[in-house]
Amino acid sequence: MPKLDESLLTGLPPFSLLDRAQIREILDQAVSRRYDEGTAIFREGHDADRFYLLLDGYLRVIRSTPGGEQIIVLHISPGQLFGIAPALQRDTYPATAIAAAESIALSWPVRVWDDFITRYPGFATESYKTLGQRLGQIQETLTEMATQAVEKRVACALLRMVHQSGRKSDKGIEIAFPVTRQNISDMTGTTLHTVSRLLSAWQKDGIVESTRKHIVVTDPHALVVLSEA
Amino acid sequence: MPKLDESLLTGLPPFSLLDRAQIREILDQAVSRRYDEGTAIFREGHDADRFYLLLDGYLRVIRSTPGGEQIIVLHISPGQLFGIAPALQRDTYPATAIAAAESIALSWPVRVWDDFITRYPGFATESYKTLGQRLGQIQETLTEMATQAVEKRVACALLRMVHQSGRKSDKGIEIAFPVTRQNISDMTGTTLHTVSRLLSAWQKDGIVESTRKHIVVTDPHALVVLSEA
DNA sequence: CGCAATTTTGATTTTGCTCAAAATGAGTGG
DNA sequence: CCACTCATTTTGAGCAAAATCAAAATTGCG
Repeated sequence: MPKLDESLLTGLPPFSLLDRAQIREILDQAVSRRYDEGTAIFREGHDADRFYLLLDGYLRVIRSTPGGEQIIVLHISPGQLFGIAPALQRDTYPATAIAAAESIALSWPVRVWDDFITRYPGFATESYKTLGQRLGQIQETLTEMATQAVEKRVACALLRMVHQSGRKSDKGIEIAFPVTRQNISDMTGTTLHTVSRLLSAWQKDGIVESTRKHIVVTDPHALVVLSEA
Repeated sequence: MPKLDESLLTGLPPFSLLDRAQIREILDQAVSRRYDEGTAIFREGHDADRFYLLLDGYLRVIRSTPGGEQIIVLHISPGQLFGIAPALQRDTYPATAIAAAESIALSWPVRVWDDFITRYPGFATESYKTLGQRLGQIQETLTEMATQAVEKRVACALLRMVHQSGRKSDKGIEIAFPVTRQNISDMTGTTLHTVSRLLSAWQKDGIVESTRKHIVVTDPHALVVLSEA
């Protein structure tokens, strides 16, 4: 394997306080791997033997029920740590991570976690900050799921994806990874049918434009209004 | 204020590895306070200036929506740390804590958190373990909310309370703190009407017995069956 | 081109909410 | 001790949102 370039980590929050030599040390212990769209990086309940950093692509973090249904708990964007079970003293992963688009991630064996925490200033702080943000996000989603009607939930889900991965296109803001109606229904606890109907209606109103697995929000403000109505 | 007795903390997970002198140190920095039923210990969005340990009673952790609705995210039992925003590098509390029954809690200023983490072996580990368990619980609730029908969600909510605080009585297992129909609907994202109807039906079937603010599960197994149906 | 995955749409059914009102119980103050 | 008030609980009726059932249409890919 070729040596990984130090610029990969420079400036990323968990490593921003470190010097070149420290980043070198960290990279030398890392394994880099590519994941095709749809591939699992790790699965719920499995042995948490590594922790990860997403370099490129997008992930879905999902949980499944005994009944075979699944829900998407959150998405991971480039630069974020994930699978950090060791930070919480867990020995199995609490959810499954799936590549939503072709992705590249670094990973380290959990046994170096404590080392990272003690040796590298800022690493612990940033990791726990990430965790705190994620806990907050999940609580937010839970509250939304418990109190809001389907239409608002779907609007919120779209807005979350836009905020996390939106990039300008000529028509509006497009979501940077493939998303199906089924995916959106897994994020919002509804059915693909209902999502399809909502998107069709919004398209007619000029709020979104979508082709298969690809969504552009043409009127974000209108969507915000819907999400708060 | 009288000195707090060392036996209060002895054996509790976050402090189980510590000797008498260390526990003394910790207690000498603590403030103990009683909270009447219904009182807020801290509120969502407020300055996270202290962290807490529940000595006695039960708490509800709630989040409110702009629309005035609220949901109960989880319950806290005696012996648990709570309000540990500093562990996640947050400077405001992400939720509100309300005494579900008369309660007593110790608290410390956040500035001693880092001290506790570095000076007292096992404290960090246990705190993060608590956090991990809580994250898992919330994910569980989210999944349930997104995929299960109201009847199952209410059955699960009852079972969770039974597991966390159940104590044997002559009739069955009783939930150790006051709970209203409204409370249960806030845990499950439904209405008090629906909860009332469910409890009435279950009472007729001999599964529960309830008076105002007080619930006894007389046939826990039947409830488990309902929660998995 | 044919296939499989995704999306759309219509019809029907069901769940659980809203609206409405009454019953019950617990605590308070006279 | 009793009357009164307020919170909690129960129950009924009607309705609406969204699920389910059922096809068909579309699209991208091999």
